[in-house]
Amino acid sequence: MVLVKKPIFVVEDDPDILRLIKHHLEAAAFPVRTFTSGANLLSEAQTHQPSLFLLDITLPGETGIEICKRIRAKASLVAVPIIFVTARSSEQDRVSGLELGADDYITKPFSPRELVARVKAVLRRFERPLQPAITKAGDLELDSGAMTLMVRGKPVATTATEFRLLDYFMSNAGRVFTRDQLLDAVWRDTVFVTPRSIDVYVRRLREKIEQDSERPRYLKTVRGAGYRFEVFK
Amino acid sequence: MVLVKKPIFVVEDDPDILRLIKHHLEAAAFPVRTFTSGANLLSEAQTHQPSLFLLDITLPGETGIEICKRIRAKASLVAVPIIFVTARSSEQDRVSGLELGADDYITKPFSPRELVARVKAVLRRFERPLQPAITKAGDLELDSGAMTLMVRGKPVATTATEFRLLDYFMSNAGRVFTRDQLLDAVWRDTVFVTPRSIDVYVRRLREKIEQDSERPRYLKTVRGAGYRFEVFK
DNA sequence: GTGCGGATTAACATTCCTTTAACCTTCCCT
DNA sequence: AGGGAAGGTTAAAGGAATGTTAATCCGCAC
Repeated sequence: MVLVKKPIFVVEDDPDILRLIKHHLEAAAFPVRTFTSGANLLSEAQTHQPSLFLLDITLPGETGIEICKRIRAKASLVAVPIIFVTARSSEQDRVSGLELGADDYITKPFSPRELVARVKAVLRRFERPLQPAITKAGDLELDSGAMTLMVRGKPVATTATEFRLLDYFMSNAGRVFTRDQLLDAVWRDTVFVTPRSIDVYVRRLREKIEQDSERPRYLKTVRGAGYRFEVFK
Repeated sequence: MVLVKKPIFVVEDDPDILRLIKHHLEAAAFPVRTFTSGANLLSEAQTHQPSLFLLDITLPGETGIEICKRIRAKASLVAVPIIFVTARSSEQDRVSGLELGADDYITKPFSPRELVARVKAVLRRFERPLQPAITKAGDLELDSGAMTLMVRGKPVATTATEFRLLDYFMSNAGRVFTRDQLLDAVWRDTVFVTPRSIDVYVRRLREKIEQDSERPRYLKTVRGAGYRFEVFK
């Protein structure tokens, strides 16, 4: 099952900033298509369904806000999230941008980390309903719409973070993840969290999903690497 | 005997702050090389490939931004991440710094915790994530995403180091490696390890992958040179 | 304010790798 | 065949990685 990731469309007139944004998004494994104006943006968007628009507000000629209006007018693009990039935290821009249906905004200057974090956050919000609501593995059943977990037919309460972590493990069953990778994928701001926090969450999850948490059958430790969620037979 | 961990290059004119940064990074087990200007930074960087640059923006003479430009102009250093250290609230610095391709910035005054956290976060982003790939050779099957080994259809448990070593051998089948080459390639930013440790690992791998570990068909000894992984027919 | 639940960290316990060293075997050279 | 060098084997110590528990911090509801 090969999944071609839908690209992020970036519109920005400054070639240096454009290159910078492209570089950091690609480093975070997002495909990127760049534009210096809104000229042939819409027609491109028909062929390569974008996952997200990143629009500079202050463009020469057609502004980002005007582009946004055109995007929202297209039925096929109405559901695609939009993030505005604004020169400074001018309250005016922010208001008009958000009123127009932008989903987030980033003020320049921004760190690459912030850029990627916001992009991930917006995509996460929008991709939820597209994913199958129920993930099953062995005798576990995860309903990401209802945020409920069933273990051997019985409902088990989880906290939000426990749920996101288990969801990530189950959606990527069989793969080993390092603690740092898990922090990047599941936590919001990874910077100030010790990787060892993962251990504590793994322990709590084991107590909830394993029959014998001393001998886990789902959540395996891979010493020297991290953890792996495994479906046994 | 083995490669040393790549150092962090720190450029900062204030000797007190420089000492402070050095101290905290070293406490977090990072090797550090300090500079009070960009003078012989580049030539040093040729000899001791740095893992990361930490540049003060406001330096007397050549500024951090100018140093950054010179670093980015060097082909061998273009992929090395850069973190800027800026005085508080100097918005202008942040703009030009990030446009130039810095990967993060820290504003003074910063906590040691924040310093180390950001350094780790940037390094983590630049580490090559382990790509899920399956390597087959003879009746061996190595899944680097799941970190699992199958020998003649049966799963065989390995430690992390055993796995990395076998992975390296299988990815470079047919080539002879000296013990020192293997230590450089497979061992992590290690201290000083006797090449004879390799012998022990080769023995353990033979017990796991060979049908008759006395008469290895995969992991051949090349007397006077080292070892070679060979695929027999 | 007070109490509650979740997130995070710190401290301590435990497991099991890693590395070394000692000794044994094989190979090669003269 | 003898001797030295290189590789094989084994077990033990020491340490690094993980497990576990509890305390603390923080935001939120009452």
